[in-house]
Amino acid sequence: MYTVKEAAELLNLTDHTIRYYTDKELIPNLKRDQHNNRLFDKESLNWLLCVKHLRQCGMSLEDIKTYVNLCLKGDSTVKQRYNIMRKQQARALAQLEEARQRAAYIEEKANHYFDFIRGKLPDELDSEKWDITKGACKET
Amino acid sequence: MYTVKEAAELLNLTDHTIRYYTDKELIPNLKRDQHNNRLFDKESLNWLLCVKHLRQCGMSLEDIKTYVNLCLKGDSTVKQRYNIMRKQQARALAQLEEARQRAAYIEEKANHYFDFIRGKLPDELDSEKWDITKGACKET
DNA sequence: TATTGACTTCGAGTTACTCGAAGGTGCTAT
DNA sequence: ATAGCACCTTCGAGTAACTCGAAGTCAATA
Repeated sequence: MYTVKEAAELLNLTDHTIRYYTDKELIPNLKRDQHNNRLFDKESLNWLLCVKHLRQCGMSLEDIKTYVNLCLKGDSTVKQRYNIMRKQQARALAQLEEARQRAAYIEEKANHYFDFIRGKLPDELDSEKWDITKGACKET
Repeated sequence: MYTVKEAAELLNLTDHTIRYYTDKELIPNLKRDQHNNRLFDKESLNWLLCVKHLRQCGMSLEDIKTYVNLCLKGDSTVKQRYNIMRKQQARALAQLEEARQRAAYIEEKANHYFDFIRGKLPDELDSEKWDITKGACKET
């Protein structure tokens, strides 16, 4: 059993965010202790993880709630849930690709700055992709 | 030279968002035609791409503006820019890893639903990671 | 006993969009 | 030429998802 704070650390969310999620009833069967403090068991943590992943796919909390409710309705909704997940999978894969490009872009920039600091002149560097910062470095 | 809409398509942003960015002066040297319509040349597109990537790293627009201003200040700020980029690179790499995990998580869920629909019984499935939806499938 | 610290609820504030109204401009079709 | 259409513009209001802080409860420790 975990407190809000522990759950937050475990899942790398803020405690505010977790409370926000529970208040929106995104975590079914949330337990409380005798002082009304939220308690997260393994199942609750799994729900949190699920919400986190779906949220990061870009799903709205409203749509996530719909999904959670489908889950609670039982086996009759598996097909709907399947469709939702396949859609989110597509988004997740697109995001993965974007994340790759982003990391590559930023690495290149950082490396460029590094080279520049090490004394390479701008014209020794591959110019094409750099014309942003040509403008930038030269105070256009 | 591209219009707002074309730039939006090219970069997969909404035109609203692009106007928002330009209004916040995140795109230096933005050109206008004789009717005051925004025009994006290659450099503007590069700035947009840069803003987009940094934004997706989780940088606030305010911090991005600071970075852009550093760029405009010229070579004396390269070290600061380098530090910023290395920080963002770390975030980008963390995000990449998260994106991987997310994609894997969601794929597994989708596949599980698929198996279920194809007639596999719940108890034939690997149980451990699935206890969320055990609760879910069984209308707990 | 007093302080510390983690929890609670609640409500206001913030960021980054997101949307739509109201209006201008230019192109084409009747 | 004039009507319609598809763009663009600015501006201001609305929204989602946090994000923060105040005020209060409770239990354990010094």
